[in-house]
Amino acid sequence: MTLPDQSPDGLQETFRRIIRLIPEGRVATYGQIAALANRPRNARQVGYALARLNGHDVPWHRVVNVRGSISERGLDPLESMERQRFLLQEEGVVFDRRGRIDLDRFGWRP
DNA sequence: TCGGTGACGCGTT
DNA sequence: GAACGCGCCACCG
Repeated sequence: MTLPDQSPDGLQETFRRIIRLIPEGRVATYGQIAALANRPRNARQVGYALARLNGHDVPWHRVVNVRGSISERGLDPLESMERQRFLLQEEGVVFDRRGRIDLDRFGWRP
């Protein structure tokens, strides 16, 4: 699957559009989102776009790092990590004992 | 205009 | 397999 090179609304909007395609109960990695946007080295920009969502309706909790774990962020990393984990568990995503998701089982394969 | 800054990822140790 | 180093590059002040 390959998506628009870039939306006229900007790279951040391109990332948001792709993230909205992730189905419930599945997760995608930052690098995967970047690659789908034809920007294979822009994984950090995906994180940056998520940090600046500002009320955009995007299932941000379905984006995790390449190791299948939740990345730290914000002023209160623990609180936000717990919230993301809770939202994913509600969708049926399973975390192992060390807080990691099996990407073979729950990774999005577009 | 320009440099610091990351919700990252890969290779190496 | 974890910890570490380093390259990456759009954004924003």
